[in-house]
Amino acid sequence: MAHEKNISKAVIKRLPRYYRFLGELLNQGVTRISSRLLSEKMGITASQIRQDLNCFGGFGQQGYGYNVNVLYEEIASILGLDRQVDAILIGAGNLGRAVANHMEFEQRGFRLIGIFDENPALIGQTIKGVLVRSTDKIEPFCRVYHPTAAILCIPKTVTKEISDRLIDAGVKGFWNFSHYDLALNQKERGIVVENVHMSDSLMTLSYELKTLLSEEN
Amino acid sequence: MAHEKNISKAVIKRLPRYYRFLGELLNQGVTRISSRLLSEKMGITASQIRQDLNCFGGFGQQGYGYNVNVLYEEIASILGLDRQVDAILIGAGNLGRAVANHMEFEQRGFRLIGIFDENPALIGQTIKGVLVRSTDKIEPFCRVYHPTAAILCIPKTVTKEISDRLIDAGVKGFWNFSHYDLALNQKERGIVVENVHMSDSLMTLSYELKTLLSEEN
DNA sequence: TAGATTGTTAATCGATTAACAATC
DNA sequence: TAGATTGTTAATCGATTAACAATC
Repeated sequence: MAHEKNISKAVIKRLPRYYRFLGELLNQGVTRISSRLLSEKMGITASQIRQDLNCFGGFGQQGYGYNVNVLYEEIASILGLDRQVDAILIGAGNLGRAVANHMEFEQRGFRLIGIFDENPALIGQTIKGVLVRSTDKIEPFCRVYHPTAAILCIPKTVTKEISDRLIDAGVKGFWNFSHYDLALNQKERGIVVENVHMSDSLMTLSYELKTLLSEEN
Repeated sequence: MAHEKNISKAVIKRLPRYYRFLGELLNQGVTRISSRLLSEKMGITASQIRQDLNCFGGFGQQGYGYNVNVLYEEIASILGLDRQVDAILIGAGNLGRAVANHMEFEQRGFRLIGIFDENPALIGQTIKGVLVRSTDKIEPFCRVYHPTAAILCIPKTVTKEISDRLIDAGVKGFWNFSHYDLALNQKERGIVVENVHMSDSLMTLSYELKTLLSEEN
């Protein structure tokens, strides 16, 4: 809403973090906050916060600061958390089950409407109130329910094949936990992908520990 | 090794990704690669690849390209994947079990030596060959085995308390999956933290889908 | 040697920080 | 009004890209 200048990629990447911190403040009953105070909490400069928040409309007030609730709602709206998009989960192994149970989809702009797996032992079970179906049933399911997004918790060997099938079935967005890098050039096909590489983060920790431990000598 | 100029933060953040792509090439039996070819595979410019790889020593050869295996080993060494650091997992719920089973710690610079949970139903069980102990046993365990890193798959309400106990017990690095932002200022205490906010990535996908779908009109 | 491809410098671009006038 | 704090411009910093000489 409001004026919406150009929101840079760097700002977009920070929005979820702002959203989390503002939510935390709301929980604590804080109704207004200055850029300086928020900067202390988040560990970024007040200058950057003002620059960032000003990208999408003048929600601050000189001499007062920002209204936490207004800002929170505005960021939710920019991120699209104020609507829900239908999503299906492919792969109900350890990781898939953890994601299904752990993630608050409804508060993140999604609704989990189907789960699919190859393992006969899982098919017919229910996870978070959602029936686990055979992967054979992906296409007929999509013809009826038209999910917009898919969460991939499957081995990298089958990611290419499954994602191609899903794209054919009309899926537009992927949250990909498999180790296969779903190609970025999907963008040209009108597909968006968020690859989650948990092991990248573990390797970064390894690097940081290495650096830390060698500094200590 | 070699000359090691200053490796910038931006480069460090890309190293795990380089490492994954080079590993993939090795699997395919590729022994040499040019910056141009790698740039096509990874979706970044050849210029950036040369700039990046040159930060840590002249591993390329004019007219030839890069030796995939040499580069792979070099990045592993920079990230510290060529040694193993002892780690414990706190929280053996859905997410903890998924992380324990799913993650190849040994190939990422870590060795999982202990798992802790509060749930009596889990204590005494074994996950990936590692015994689940009561969280009461964290301190005595640490006195004997001195783990360097801890993986936190626990509710955000207990993260502060547990992490303080672990720091007192000598833990230096955290891989934190709880929704609590382990403070960055830990760095001053000689502690490193990698926070994994899976929901941030889901919110980013929500934003990208919103943008994509609104463009289509 | 000729062709390929790096290493490296210089130019560009974008993001962060500093500063302060505007204004609540 | 005086004090606080934003909005916004200008300055700085760092990262990316382009270009080409060096060299395998």
